[in-house]
Amino acid sequence: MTAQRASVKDVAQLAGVSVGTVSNVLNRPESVTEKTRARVEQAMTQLNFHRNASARQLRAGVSRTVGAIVMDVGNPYYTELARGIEDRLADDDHTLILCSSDEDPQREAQFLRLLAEQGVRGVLVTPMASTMQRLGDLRRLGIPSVLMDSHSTQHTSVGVDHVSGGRQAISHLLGQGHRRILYLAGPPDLQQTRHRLRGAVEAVQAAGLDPIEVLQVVNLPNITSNEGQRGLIEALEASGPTPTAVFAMNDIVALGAMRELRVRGLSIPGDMAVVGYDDLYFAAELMTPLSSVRQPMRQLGWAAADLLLTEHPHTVFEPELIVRASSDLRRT
Amino acid sequence: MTAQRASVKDVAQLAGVSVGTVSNVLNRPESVTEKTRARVEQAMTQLNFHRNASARQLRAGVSRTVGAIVMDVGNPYYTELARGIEDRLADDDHTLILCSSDEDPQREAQFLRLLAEQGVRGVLVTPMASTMQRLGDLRRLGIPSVLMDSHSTQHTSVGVDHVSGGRQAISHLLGQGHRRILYLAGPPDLQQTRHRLRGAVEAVQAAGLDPIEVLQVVNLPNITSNEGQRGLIEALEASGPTPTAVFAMNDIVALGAMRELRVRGLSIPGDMAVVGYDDLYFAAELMTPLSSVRQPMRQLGWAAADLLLTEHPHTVFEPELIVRASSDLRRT
DNA sequence: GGGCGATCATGAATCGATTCAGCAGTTTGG
DNA sequence: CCAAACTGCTGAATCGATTCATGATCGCCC
Repeated sequence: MTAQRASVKDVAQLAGVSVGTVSNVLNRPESVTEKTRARVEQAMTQLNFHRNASARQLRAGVSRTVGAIVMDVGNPYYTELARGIEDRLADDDHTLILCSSDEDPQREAQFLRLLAEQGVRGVLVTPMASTMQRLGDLRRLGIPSVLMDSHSTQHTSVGVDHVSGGRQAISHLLGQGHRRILYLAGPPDLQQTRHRLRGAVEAVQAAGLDPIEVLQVVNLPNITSNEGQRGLIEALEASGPTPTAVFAMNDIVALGAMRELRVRGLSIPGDMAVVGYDDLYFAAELMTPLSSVRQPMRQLGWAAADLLLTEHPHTVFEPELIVRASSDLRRT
Repeated sequence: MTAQRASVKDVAQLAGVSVGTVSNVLNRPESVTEKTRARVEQAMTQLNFHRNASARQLRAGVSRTVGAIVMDVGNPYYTELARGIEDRLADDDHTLILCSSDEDPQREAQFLRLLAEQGVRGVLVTPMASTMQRLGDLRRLGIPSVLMDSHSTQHTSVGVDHVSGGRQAISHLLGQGHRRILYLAGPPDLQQTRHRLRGAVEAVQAAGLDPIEVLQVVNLPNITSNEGQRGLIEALEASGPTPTAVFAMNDIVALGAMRELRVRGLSIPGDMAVVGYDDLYFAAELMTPLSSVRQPMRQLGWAAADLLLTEHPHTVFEPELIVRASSDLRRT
């Protein structure tokens, strides 16, 4: 009951050896006699000994904890990412502090401060516009960071080729005969938003068409299902030619858009085709199965953590478009 | 560039005061002269000072970190829980270490060891059968724990009344005329599984029927969509009366079951009604909108964290059944 | 038996923030 | 004018694990 945490000193005393020996048993077991080691280990279990990570870190100067800041833990995309990270960290006996910035720079700054104080081994971030400078502060403290789902030549990063993703999605829709396509985008300062747009433009140009005429862009302040719904309403009620297809920033946004289409009694993909992004696990099970650009999320997280622990170079993954009924007339 | 982390000593030196004074500025600012404080604070920003959490913890004996172990971070149910926890912790300047046990006792033990070493302020767990003993070990180390989504008289806990949830779901299905209901359950050693079954039995008895005849239980080893599909196949291909309704352990399992129904060309709810659990955000948007028992997940997490930080008593929330087309003939 | 390595074990010093007894200097009260 | 009370600051001691120069012990060979 009363038993407070046992320290190496307690273990040493019980085993009748010095603290140095106990430490050796823990960190260099081969340098200790079989007999002494057994005695020490026995004492450790008897006292229910757990080494104190704080003291350990303080002395060692490095921690066995890694921080990750993602934009929204509520989004399965990011939790899959986290899973990948955690898998890799577990291999090296590290733990993960997972933080959700909620796309709020304030919160992000707060978390970065906390992680810096924790003296984490490194930080993995899905960056927002304002992130980069703060990472500079971290580096000055000797804390390395890796950008996830983003690409930068000045920073180690793992990413998916969003230009390719945008290109695949729009090529597909053009191939389905659509000539007016709504891009329900995220904030313009997100790299993903811009890269996918670039891919979209490329696809339109490759088809010999004019991007200005074909693409209509609505930037959503937040990447949520409600915003997706609102964005679609905005586009439908605007003057000018009505789009016949929607390319959504992600499946959640697509969910909101489809909700509105259903409210209005519009058929998918007859009246309006929809393509999402991320291919979340429920995409295939929706009222209309959703075409989506799949990203290797777990590998991405794994690679990010690996980068931190092993100092490898950049990594870029390739996304893959999964076509389903929401955008394919032949399947309806 | 070269700049390593600055310590209180560095700050003290630059500000021309003693380390004790720097510490006072940080922890008891009112006991320091305006002038000295200003000078110290200036030195701190100049050196980009961040206090070292390891040293702090080592001395203080308590940490500002809390661990949470959930059964599957891939499940939005648990991430919502995590969000609630994080919200509460942020109020008190604590951070969260989020771990996913994947329903693997081995992994859980591993995480508990790590958290113990971290000297976390406390641990929040969605417990499995084998968890309880290990929490005893923690308590002996002076680390409190709170059970989430579970109820125990011997342990602080926050939970949802799963008996009520099971009762509501089955009452609804009985009201729809179903007399043979398949319960796609989790492992029998999960409290949720058992409580919902108890609620189901109560509902059947309240209707004056025989639980043995009405309820058919299939225990799934894992609570995944694939297992849900497999469980439904198993039930359909078994001898005996075929069920006309499915009550699934959660929406993910329901997703798998509905997938199989669709494969077989069975209509929902005409041939087979489906009710899920958790009411995940996509439940309303599925091919057939899914009836589901909603739980106040974020509040649950908030309450769990609050319990840890403030030592309040138990808390039990009430779930609420949301009826949609998947189980309501009138809406089809 | 004395000398020489080799093998293990020792324990003081260290990491950085916090605490607290104690000191110098100032104010108050009789 | 001195004691007492108070203010603001000091700096050594502390938390627990790790490291490493040093010491102890043993075996081995000439």
